[in-house]
Amino acid sequence: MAPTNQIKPTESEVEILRVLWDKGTATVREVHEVLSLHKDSGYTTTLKLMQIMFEKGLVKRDDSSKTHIYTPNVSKENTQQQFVGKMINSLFGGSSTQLVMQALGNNNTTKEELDEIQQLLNQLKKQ
Amino acid sequence: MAPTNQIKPTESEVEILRVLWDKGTATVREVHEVLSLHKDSGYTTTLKLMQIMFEKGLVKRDDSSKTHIYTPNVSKENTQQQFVGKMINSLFGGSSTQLVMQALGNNNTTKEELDEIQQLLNQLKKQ
DNA sequence: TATTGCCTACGAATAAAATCGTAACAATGG
DNA sequence: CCATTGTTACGATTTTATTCGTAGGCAATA
Repeated sequence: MAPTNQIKPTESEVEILRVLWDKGTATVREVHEVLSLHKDSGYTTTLKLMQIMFEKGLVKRDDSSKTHIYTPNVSKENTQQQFVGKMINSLFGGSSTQLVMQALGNNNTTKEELDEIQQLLNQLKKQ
Repeated sequence: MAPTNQIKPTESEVEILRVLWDKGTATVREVHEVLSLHKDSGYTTTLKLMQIMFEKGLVKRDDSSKTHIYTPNVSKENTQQQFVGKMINSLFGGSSTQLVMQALGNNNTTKEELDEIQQLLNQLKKQ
């Protein structure tokens, strides 16, 4: 099991990571454009956040040209796992099942999705 | 669906709520005892937090005797839903299925739990 | 060349959360 | 009656996260 104790991104940092995961690569301006759609903080705020994220090692960047190009340095999957794990411990008494029940229970899940989960379930049962 | 826009507790507040959910009712000291096992902040910190939670409406309290008695004023289920929903939006592109897959995928789930999930799944499929 | 626009860097202000120290008060026991 | 103990109240400090203003640089262009 990987003991890689990743640093936990803050909420704002997750928003930025989402854009980077989606695009693969982006400049501060590109990230900011996307965030602007739902949020109204200034450009330098996004810049500063991304600089901090660079220092923390959450993102990499290519600064060979004047406009730096950022890429994620933590995977979406690991980050998801990190947050899900934390939540399972803090709110579901360590039981992932409880979380799953809660997530499925209250929600409108399509037949296709249910099938997908069924498949995974079958797989897990085999082992 | 209830549009009751509950206030979102902070991390520390969740820790306190967990104790209250568990015990049903507790004094500041009791809560603090429990928290002390894993955390080392002072008694007045817990007290202050619980006072703030009271102001926010997260807990109720009976102050008829000198030692006040606190009870949760938000349900565990609602709070779980609140956090899960938030996480689904911020990290799973709005897809609860993705969250479920992630939670199940990486974890050691017992046969019993898998069966439990299977049951819920069957139920959902019927509808 | 001077101006304009876009970029980074970075300190500083602001906001939000958590922590603590101290005061005040009541109950208890010597 | 006084000292001790356990409690709340509450302001102040510290820590963490977010936001922004301003300076400096470089490149395109009028």
